[in-house]
Amino acid sequence: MVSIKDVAAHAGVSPGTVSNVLNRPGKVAPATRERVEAAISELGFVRHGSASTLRAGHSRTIGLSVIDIGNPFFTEVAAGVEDVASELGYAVILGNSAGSQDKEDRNLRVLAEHRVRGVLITPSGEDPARLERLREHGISVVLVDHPAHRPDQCAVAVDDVGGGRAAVAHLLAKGARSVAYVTGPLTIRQCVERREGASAAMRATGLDPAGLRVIEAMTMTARAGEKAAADLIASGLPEAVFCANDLLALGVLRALLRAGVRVPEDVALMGYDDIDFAAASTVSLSSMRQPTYQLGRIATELLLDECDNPETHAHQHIMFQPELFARESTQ
Amino acid sequence: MVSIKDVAAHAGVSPGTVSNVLNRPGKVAPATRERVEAAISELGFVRHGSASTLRAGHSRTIGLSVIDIGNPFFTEVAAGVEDVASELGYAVILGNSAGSQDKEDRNLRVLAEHRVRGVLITPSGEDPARLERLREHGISVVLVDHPAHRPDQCAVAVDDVGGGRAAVAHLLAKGARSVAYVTGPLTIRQCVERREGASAAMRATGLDPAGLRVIEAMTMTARAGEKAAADLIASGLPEAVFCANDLLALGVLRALLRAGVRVPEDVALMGYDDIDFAAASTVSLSSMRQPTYQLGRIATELLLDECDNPETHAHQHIMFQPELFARESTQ
DNA sequence: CCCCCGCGATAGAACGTTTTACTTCCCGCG
DNA sequence: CGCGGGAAGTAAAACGTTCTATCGCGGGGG
Repeated sequence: MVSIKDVAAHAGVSPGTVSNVLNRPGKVAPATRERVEAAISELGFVRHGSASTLRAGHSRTIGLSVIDIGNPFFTEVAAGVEDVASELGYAVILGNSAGSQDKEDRNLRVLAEHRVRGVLITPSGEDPARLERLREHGISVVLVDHPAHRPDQCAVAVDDVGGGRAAVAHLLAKGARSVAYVTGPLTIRQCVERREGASAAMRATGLDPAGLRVIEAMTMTARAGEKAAADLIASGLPEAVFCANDLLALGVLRALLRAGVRVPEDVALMGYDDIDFAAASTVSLSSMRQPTYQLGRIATELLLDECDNPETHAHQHIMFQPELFARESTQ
Repeated sequence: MVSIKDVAAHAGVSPGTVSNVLNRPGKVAPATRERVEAAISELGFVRHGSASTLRAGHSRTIGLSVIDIGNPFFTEVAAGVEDVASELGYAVILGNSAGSQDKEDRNLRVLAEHRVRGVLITPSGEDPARLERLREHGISVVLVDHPAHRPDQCAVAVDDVGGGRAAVAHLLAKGARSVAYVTGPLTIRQCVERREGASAAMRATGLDPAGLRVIEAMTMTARAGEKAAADLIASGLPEAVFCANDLLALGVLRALLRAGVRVPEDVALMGYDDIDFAAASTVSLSSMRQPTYQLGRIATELLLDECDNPETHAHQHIMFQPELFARESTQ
C-alpha cells in the first residue's frame, strides 16, 4: 500500500510537502507541485481518508438518515443530497430507519463513529435528545422535511398542515361529506400534521372534525394501503379518502378497483407527495406536490455551509408550500 | 471529546483493556468489563471509527454504486444491501453514477479513500480495469446485476438475454409481427443483452431480427420514454413495443394514451423489472420480474463473507432467471 | 553591509485506536 | 517447595495523515 511517504521519497520532498500539494496547492512552488503530482499518479497513490480524518479532526462525509428509502419521495430527496455532496467532494452515508427508532438510533451511532461532518435527517420520531447528542459530538444536524427543534439549527420543511387542509378542502369542494384519512404511524409528524390540516378543512366547511375517520397503517406502503382499503370496504365506504402519501393511495386505489368500487364516482381519492407514478396510475391520482429534489439540495447546501463556514453561517428555517394537482381520482 | 484514554482513566484500567472490552469482551474479566462498560456509558464515549480503521487496516463500511437511485429497481436492491449490512454492523456509502462513467469514477475514488471493506457495484460501462484498481487496493468487489468479469470474483446477475427473449416471445405469441425496442444507452450491458434476447426471439419465430426497430434513449426514465413514444408515433407505430425497463414503459404508455393510441388493442407493451408501480398503472403493465431485494441481500452476504472469512470463502457466480408477468398491456 | 522578512520546504509531534510483547499473579502439579 | 503455565492486564509502538514550529535562503531597506 503506497503512502504519502512513498510519494515524498519518489518526488524527493518531505511528506509535509505532499500533504500541502494535496490540501493547499497554492502554498507550494509550481515546479515541486508538478513533481509531486507526477509521483502521485505514477505510484497510484490514493489518500487514506481515515488517517486524514483522524488527524484533521473532521471528515468529508455526511450522513443521510431517511424513513423509507423505498419511497420515491425520499429517493428524490436523496438524489438532491447526493448531487450537491458529490459536487463539493463529500461522500454520503445512507441510513434507512424504516420507521423504527431503534434502527434510526443504530444508524446515528454508526454516523457518530464515522465522525461525519454533519447529518441530514428526517427524524422518525419526536425525540430531539438523540440529535442533541450528535451536536455535542460536534456534528451539525439539518432537519429535512421537518421543522426545526431549536433556533440555532437549520431545517427545511414543507407545510404539512396546509397541505392536509388543501387536500381535504379540495375533496369537500368536490361534494364529499364523509372523509376517511388513511395514514401511516401517528408517531410520524407528517402524518399527524396532515391530519390536523384535514380536520381544519372540515371545520372550515362546517363539518365536525371528529367525523374524520382515521385508519392508521403500520407502514406507508402500497401493501398497507390495500389492507386499509379492505378495512374501509368492510366497515362502509366514505365518499372520499385522503391518504398520507401516494404509496398508500396507490394501494387503496388498487384494492378499491379490484373490489369493483369506482373511483372517483363512488369514492374520491387524494394522495400526497405527487410521486412520478401518481399521474400514471390506473385512475390518475390527485396529489399534493412537494419540491422533493430541492428539499435535498437545499438541506445539503445549508449543512455544508454550516460545516465549511461556521462563522458566517446563518441558520435558516425554510418552509415550502405544497401544490395541489387535481387529476381523475377527484374529478 | 472523550477518548478511550478517558474511559480507561475513569475505570482505572489501561487503554488496551478498554479496547479489549470493545473488541473481544471474552478476553477480559467480568468485573473489569462491567467497570469499563459503566465508564463508557457514563462518559458517553463513542469509538473513533477512523482511528480504528487506520490502526486495524480495514473499516466496517462497504460501498454501493448504482446506476440510478431514482429507479425503484435499484432502490429495492439498496434496501436488501442496507438490511444485511446493518445486521452485521456495517455502514453503507451510497454512490449514484447516474449512468456517467465520470461520476462512477469519482465515486469509486471516494470509496477507495475511505478504505471501504468492499464494494457492491452495478457497473455502468464495460471497463473492468477500474475495478481491478480497487482490488489492487485490497478492496473486494462484488458485481450486482452483472455477470463476473473473472473467475476469482463474486457476481449476482439475472439472465438478461433470456429475459429479453421471453418478453419478445410473449409479444410475438400475442400476434405482433413488428416490434420496437425502446432502450437506454447501449453502453449499458443490460440494454444490449435484452436486445440480443429480443432478436433471438424474432429469429426463433422466423422473423428477421434486423426488423427490430431500436430506439435508444439517453436515460432510462419515464420522461425519456415519453419522448421515445413521440418518435414512434411520428414514424409509424409498430404492433408491439418492448421497453428495457418499466420506467421507460410507463413513459411510453403515458404518451401513447395521451395521443389516443389504445394499449393493448393498437399497440402491445412490455416493460422490464416489474417494479411495484407496473401493476398499478393506467393499463397494468406486463413485465419481467427480477428478484431485486434478493439480489441486494445475496450480493452483500457474499461480499461480507469474502471480507470476514477470506480463507474459507468460495467465489460464486449466481444467475437468476426473470419471470414473466402478463397483464393488460399485452392481453 | 547587515538585518529582517517572507517564501518554500522540513522535521517531528500529534490524532485515537489496535496489537504485540511483556509483566504479574496465582494455581496446580511433580 | 519450586516450577511451568494460563489468565488478566499493561506499556508502548504503530497506522498515515496534518499541523506547528522551525530552518535556510534570497532580496530589499536602512
